[in-house]
Amino acid sequence: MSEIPKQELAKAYAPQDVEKKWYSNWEACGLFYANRPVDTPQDPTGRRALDKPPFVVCMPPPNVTGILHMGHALNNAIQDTYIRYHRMLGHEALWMPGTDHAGIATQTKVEKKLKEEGKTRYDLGREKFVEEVWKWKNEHSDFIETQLRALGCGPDWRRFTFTMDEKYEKAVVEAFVRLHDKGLIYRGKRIINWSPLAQSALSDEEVIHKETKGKLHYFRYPLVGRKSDEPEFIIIATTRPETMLGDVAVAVNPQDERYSKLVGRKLRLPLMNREIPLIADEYVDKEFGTGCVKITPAHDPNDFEIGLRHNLPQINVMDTSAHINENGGAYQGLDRYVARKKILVDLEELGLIEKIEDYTNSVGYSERGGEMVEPYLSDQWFVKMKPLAEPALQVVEDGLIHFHPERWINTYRHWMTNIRDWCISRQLWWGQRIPAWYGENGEIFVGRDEGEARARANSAGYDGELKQDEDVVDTWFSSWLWPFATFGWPDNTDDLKIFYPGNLLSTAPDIIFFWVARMIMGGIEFTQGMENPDGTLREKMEDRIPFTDVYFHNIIRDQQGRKMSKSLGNSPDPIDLVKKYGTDAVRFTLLYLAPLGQDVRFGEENCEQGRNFANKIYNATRFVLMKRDEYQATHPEPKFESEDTEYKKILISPSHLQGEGRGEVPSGFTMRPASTLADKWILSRANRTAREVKKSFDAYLINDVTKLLYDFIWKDYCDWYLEIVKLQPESTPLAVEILEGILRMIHPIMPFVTEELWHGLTGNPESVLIGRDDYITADEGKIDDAAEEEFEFIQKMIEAARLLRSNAKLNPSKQAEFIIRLKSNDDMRLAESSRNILENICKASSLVIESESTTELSAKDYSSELLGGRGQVFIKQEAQSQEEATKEKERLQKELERITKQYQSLSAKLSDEKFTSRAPEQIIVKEKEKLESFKVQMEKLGAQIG
RNA sequence: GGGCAUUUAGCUCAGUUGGUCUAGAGCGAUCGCCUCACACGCGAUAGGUCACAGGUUCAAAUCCUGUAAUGCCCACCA
Repeated sequence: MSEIPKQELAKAYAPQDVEKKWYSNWEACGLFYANRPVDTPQDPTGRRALDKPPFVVCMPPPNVTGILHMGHALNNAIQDTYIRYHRMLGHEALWMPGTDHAGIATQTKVEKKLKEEGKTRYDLGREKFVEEVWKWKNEHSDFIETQLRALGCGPDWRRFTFTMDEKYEKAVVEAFVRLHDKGLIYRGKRIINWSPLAQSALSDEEVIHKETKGKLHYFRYPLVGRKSDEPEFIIIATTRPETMLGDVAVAVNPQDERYSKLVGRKLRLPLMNREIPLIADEYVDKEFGTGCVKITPAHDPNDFEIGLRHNLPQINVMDTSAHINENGGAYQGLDRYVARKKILVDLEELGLIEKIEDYTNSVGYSERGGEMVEPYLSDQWFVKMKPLAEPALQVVEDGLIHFHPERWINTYRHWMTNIRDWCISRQLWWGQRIPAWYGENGEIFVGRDEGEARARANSAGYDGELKQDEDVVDTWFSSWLWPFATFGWPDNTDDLKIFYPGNLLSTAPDIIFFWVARMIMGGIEFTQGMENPDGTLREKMEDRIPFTDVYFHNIIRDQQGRKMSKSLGNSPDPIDLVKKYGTDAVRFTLLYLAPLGQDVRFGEENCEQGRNFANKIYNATRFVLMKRDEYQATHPEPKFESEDTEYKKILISPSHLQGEGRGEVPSGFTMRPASTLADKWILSRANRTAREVKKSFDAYLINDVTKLLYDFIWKDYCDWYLEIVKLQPESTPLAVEILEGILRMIHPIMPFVTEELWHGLTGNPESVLIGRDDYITADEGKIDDAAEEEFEFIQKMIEAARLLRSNAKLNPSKQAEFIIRLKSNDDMRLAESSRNILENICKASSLVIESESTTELSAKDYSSELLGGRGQVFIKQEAQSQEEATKEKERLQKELERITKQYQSLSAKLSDEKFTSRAPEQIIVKEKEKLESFKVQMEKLGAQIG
């Protein structure tokens, strides 16, 4: 595009075509590519890549077969904004994209599909099944990418990584072997969380505890060899009756006198007719239930511990699908809940049920499948977490990694100091297979491949058959390698040298344990000894951490405050919103609504604000282009007072960036010398905004950024400055320049509309991109408090005049006579200097600016509005009806009451000796001024009311 | 049971280290305008004892304590 044909510009911004055009252009220009300096010594704008520090964001890889929801839209908008922002700051910005194979989630989906065909994964066998999953994955994986593009996201697509890629799998195996060789991975028989649905172990983090209504059952276990003075039964309480089949003891507290004499005796386990001992263990709470606990080591983690202490057998009574197994006697083959019912019936018949009470307790459910998790005894692989957690906590405590908001450090610290070993084996087929091989007698050999395992076996003196572990690793065991495995770890690649450690990780706080904490541990552990860019080896923590800043964004809820979820169907598809409102609108809205770490209630209509804002910017540009044409028509060879060559380039020579070294281009709002007060004011506001925006960006307060820009662009620039430009054509060049800066400032947030308009404004060819331009840096010298204050007083006069017009029910086009009376000569001079603006914006047929000391104006002829204590604006009234006059009087009366009240409380404060003696001087002076101003206002109002 | 948050206009939320806070914005409501960039707009108006109770201070929406409500996270009480 050479130039937007202004006349044909539609009245409203239509995003669709613009988005399509620019996204493909960005890709064609390689905008998203992050390169090593050696590969491209210069970037397309001529900047020396060698000088550019990297800025790296690793995208939390979405589930490969998933669909992006609003949370993803927000998260990716945040990341894309920061990537674009840093690219404009002159960084080599690298956004690492990819998807996660999501073991359980994906496998479950494919199994569900098979089920519809009446098949199970076992019908296919492992190899065929995994093939099916790959097929499914390939059919669905484009979807995420399409969605990200629709959101305007620009990661470096060349680097797209899938966690099951070959190179990535190599990293997973390497990590496993290294940790194992270091003694940090072990295999053990433990009680783990078993998901009967997935037929797999789960980590503690994958279990969600929910308060669940259930029953507490009291059973009678007969005492064997009972003497006459002894009770017939010991009564135990349980919430899970079916586990009694695996009971191996009953425990009481050693201090409990009720039972102390009986400890060591035998009880008869009903239904199973097994004798089990009564033991004493500190764990038992005397107060709870009957003070007697049945012990089932194979089905409860506490019982497991007790079992170890007392050397009890472990009887597993369930199979992997939570059906009773051969150890369950007559109940074999029954589902756990069916067995529960039957056991209750049978015990009832035997008269062994004491009572059943309603009971609510915390029960674990599978995060994915939603079914009740079964504590289950099995052989699994674990990672020893304590040694990994300690340094990972330290780097956060030491401030090498910053959390935003900071308070998440509490949660992090709590988890890291109470960390438990991580169960990483999953009985799934979809995932990276555990690199362990078993000998015929259960010997274990871990190796990077079968060859290495064989070699290790041989050197251990074993040369029999080797069989690889059937299990795969937890998906998160691959995810925690993401920040470096994507760069080719364990190899010492150039990418890894240059782009690690990264900078920003943005995520919802719900995966702080799953992912964030483990990435920090993984980074510290696995990049030790890798090469730094300067060839030294990574030993210092700051060279090993995966990122420096973690941004915990808010969770998006629906308008009832519920978490958005697929099952509730309350999450709008971000793509639908994009289609309806435009990408920029959705991005802006999400960021505008996203207070750091605070949940946000989101309704689709919120996007209207973003759409309207995009439209506002679009129309402001349309207007400025029009004004520029007008200006150029009357100034064919504009001569500017200073050496503002840059401005000329914008105005006259459209492609001002072509062939220029970037260093010469000033990036603040500095080029135009301001002539009028309004010019000084807008320059000051623009630079102040630029300063605050940068501050907020860098502090990861992104919704502050959006608010600053929204207010500045809409209120200051459009509502005020452009209105003034209509009256001061000589300000047109500055208006153009400010607008150009505005587009650059908001570009990271609203990339499409700004790119389109920037090209219209500058006439740059399509290959010259705003996203490669410099970000606006504030020129502090242009921040002018005095000018801002003066202009604000002009605004106040205008607002007062508007109010008077509105009260007088004047048609906006109708002119009126105004008198402005001011107390100080300075203010009079100020008003006089802005006479043109005042007259025109107020639509004054005449405007008198005079001193207050002039004779009173009759309230009959004029109504007025106060300017604080600095003066008064009068409007000449048409003949007022009685009704109007009364209304006006009421309004003034109300105002008088309000000010009187404030006057009274303030004067009480000022006459209070405690205040005057202790408050700092400047506050007292200020308050006295305020009081004086109230007094003046009261007098004026009194006079007006009559 | 422990921890972390939240409670400000009808709704959704801002309000940095206590004093320009005489508490703001967007939406909604009301009134007036198709003013030659924008009706996805312009101008104006109404609406708040800043959850409650104490305390610190010359001064509290802001700091402290307690209470209540709501949300989230963690925790093996059968």
